[in-house]
Amino acid sequence: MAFTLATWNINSVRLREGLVARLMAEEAPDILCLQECKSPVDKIPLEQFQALGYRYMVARGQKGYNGVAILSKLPIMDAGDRDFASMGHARHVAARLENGVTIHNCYVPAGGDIPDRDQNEKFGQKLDFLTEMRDWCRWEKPDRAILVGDLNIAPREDDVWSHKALLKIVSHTPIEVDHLTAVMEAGSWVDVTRADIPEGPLYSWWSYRAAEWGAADKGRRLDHIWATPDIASAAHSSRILRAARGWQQPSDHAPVFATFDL
DNA sequence: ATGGTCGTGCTACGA
Repeated sequence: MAFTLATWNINSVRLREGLVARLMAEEAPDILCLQECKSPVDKIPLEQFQALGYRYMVARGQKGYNGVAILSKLPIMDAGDRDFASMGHARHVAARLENGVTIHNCYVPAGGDIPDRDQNEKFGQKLDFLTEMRDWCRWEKPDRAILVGDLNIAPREDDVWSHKALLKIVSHTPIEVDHLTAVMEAGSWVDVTRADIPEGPLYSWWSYRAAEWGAADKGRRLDHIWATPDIASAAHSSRILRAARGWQQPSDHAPVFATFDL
């Protein structure tokens, strides 16, 4: 059984219903994981997605903020959620495929502007969220699992447009990278995108504030696809649909894809 | 060049 999976921070699924439908029609991933839906679950426009073949949805939502959804052409079962850092935010949901593979869809807090937990409570919450993800991986010992989402950290030097310029910018500070690495090690997660495409820039996010996002290309790789070692070698054909960042009224994130032959 | 742009839902806040 082979399936293609995509992850995309959509920044309002209701405003960008048409862009989700375009991705479904043109790229047709079997499973599409969305973050920042910014919608209660019952107001996600599911009927249009179902008309495009996405019959199954597992989601968590809240009004105005956060929200994660897994839309699928293949049957999926709800496999629960976690409230890392106990903020009451809809930032994680899991679904299980009929072959036993579990998909975790995550939206890690952005963390505010100042990379210091004493001056910025949001930065502390981001680190705490990652620490609780790490502890959960330690106890859960995931297998046959995929973890995707907007992890809001660009871990490697070549995951940002300038390592030096961003060392003190939230999303690329060493303490964040250390916390993300601890999650990876606790779950033995493999960075599928980097296993597939080892070198060079693979940005998935460009700020709305920067003019000429494409020409300047001051991007970051914030969106990730990980898998446990037992299934990671089945992954291939990783790519980022950069063109979606240039669609009309776009999200500031581009979708990331991988295909698994299982 | 320490600005800049979005979305939500009410004029502030989070990203």
